[in-house]
Amino acid sequence: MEAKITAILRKHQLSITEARKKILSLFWETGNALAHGDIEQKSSEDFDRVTIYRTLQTFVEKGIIHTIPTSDNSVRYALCKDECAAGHHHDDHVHFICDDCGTTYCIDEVSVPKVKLPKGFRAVQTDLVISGTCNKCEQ
Amino acid sequence: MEAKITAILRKHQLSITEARKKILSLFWETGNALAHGDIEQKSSEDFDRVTIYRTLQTFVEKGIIHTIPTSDNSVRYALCKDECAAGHHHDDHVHFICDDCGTTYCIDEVSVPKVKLPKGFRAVQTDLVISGTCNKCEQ
DNA sequence: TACAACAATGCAACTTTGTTGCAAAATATT
DNA sequence: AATATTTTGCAACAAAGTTGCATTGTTGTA
Ligand SMILES: [Mn+2]
Ligand SMILES: [Mn+2]
Ligand SMILES: [Zn+2]
Ligand SMILES: [Zn+2]
Repeated sequence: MEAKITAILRKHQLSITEARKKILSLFWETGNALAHGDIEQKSSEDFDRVTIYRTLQTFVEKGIIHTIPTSDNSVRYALCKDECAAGHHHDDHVHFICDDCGTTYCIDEVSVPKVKLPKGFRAVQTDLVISGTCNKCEQ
Repeated sequence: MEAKITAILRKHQLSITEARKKILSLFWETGNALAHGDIEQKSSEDFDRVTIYRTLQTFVEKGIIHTIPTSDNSVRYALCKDECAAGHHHDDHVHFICDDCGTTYCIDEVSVPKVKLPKGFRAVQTDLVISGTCNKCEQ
């Protein structure tokens, strides 16, 4: 586990620090996406708020995590696939946000469909975000 | 114009006030989506910030405007189609955010494709947000 | 039109969220 | 181990969002 974490950091040419290891391991443990606030709750005793902001920003830039847009002013972050690198993300999967429990899932098995845009519009990134009830909250 | 605005408010059983008329007309004039900040800039001399927050919230609840998720912690709002009502939105079109000029478009002519989710996941709302270069910024 | 009932607004005070500069500490490099 | 580089914490700040309440504006009715 620890080895895996440090390997990822090293691969992206980041120095290995306590904050980065802890935040990265949080993503591995939960499996799902995390908002800044989630991370702050789970590590506020260990790190300053500012460090979390900077770490998330660094991880996004390096292609370790990707962002998930939301309609409630709280961007979520989730681990990228191996192929992602600095400046080149390849996370073309659907995201699901549960209205009940708030959990945000990367639905890796469903990829975002290509859509044809009107003349003159050039797409760089496409996000498909679905909200509703997740498989745990559906009884 | 003024007549159209008041008609919309009346239709949704909202009392007709200066703030609501002004904010609603801003959406009609620009045609594109607006963030809270945009509205504040264009009307801060007329209204208090709090009024803008409350007005946008009311408009969303009544089905006059809909939200557009973003990855930069600034939700955008745009006019709904006529069929939208309180609690029931029918805005199944694609949204486009220009990385150059920041303009957010409702691409009405392109509708969001249906996607099949894993067992147990029930979709209530689907948002397809594309970012890139818009037809005005593409030279 | 005038009045009463109701709803919306402004203001103040506050909380939460995000940003920046800089010195201290940690990490990497030699 | 010594030095160079990077990261972190802290403080101070700015921006964004929330809440309660008195005042003002709107609506329906007499
Ligand atoms: Mn994802
Ligand atoms: Mn729209
Ligand atoms: Zn759930
Ligand atoms: Zn543009």
